[in-house]
Amino acid sequence: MTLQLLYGHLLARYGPQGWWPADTPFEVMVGAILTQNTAWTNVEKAMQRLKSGGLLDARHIHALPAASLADILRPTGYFNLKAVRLQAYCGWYLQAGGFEVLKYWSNRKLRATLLDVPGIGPETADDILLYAFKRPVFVIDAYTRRLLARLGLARGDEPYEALRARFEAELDRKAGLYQEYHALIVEHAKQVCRPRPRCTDCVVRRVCAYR
DNA sequence: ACCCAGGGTCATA
DNA sequence: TATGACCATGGG
Repeated sequence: MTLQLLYGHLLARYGPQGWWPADTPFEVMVGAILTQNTAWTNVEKAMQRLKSGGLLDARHIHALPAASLADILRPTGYFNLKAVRLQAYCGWYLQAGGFEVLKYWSNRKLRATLLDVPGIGPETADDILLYAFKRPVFVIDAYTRRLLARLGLARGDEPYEALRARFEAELDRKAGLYQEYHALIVEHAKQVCRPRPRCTDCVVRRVCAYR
């Protein structure tokens, strides 16, 4: 089993995922922060609150009183923390000049400055790089670690950068591929927990038996 | 009642 | 470098 074969099996089983579920790059960024250790259904609630208030843009979010923003973000959990993080992110985003300026930055510069924003760690930074800026950067999350470990492709406790480097070395450097692959891993983790038809292919069955 | 969810930070050793 | 505590709501 290689990373490329694993991708083929997941794609055959679940089909294209079309991630990230968002209308604009900025919405991807907001979602990436709000979904930290949080179920996506809860993120959708908060996102709808921001949209219905006409607040889903960097200026509004940045200018809002922190307590008001926290109240809007309540359904996502960690709402006080995420209010601070989201405002810090918007501060950086606005100061940099917004998406129309940032989209010309190099992968290296974008990633380094994203990681300097408080509350943005490696996974959130890579979510933003891959899904908002469409850069060929692979996102490593807990599901990826577990799946690789169960399939015997890795220990699972390797440093973030080690696993990211491995995906990026073994796969074609294509953002579209990375977008689908990460989405498929997440979808697989969700599906594998509940009853569903068995795979007929033995290798696929192996994939399906583990999360 | 318990567990986990599309993490990150900080203190401690 | 490597654990543990902390942040907190909602669904199973």
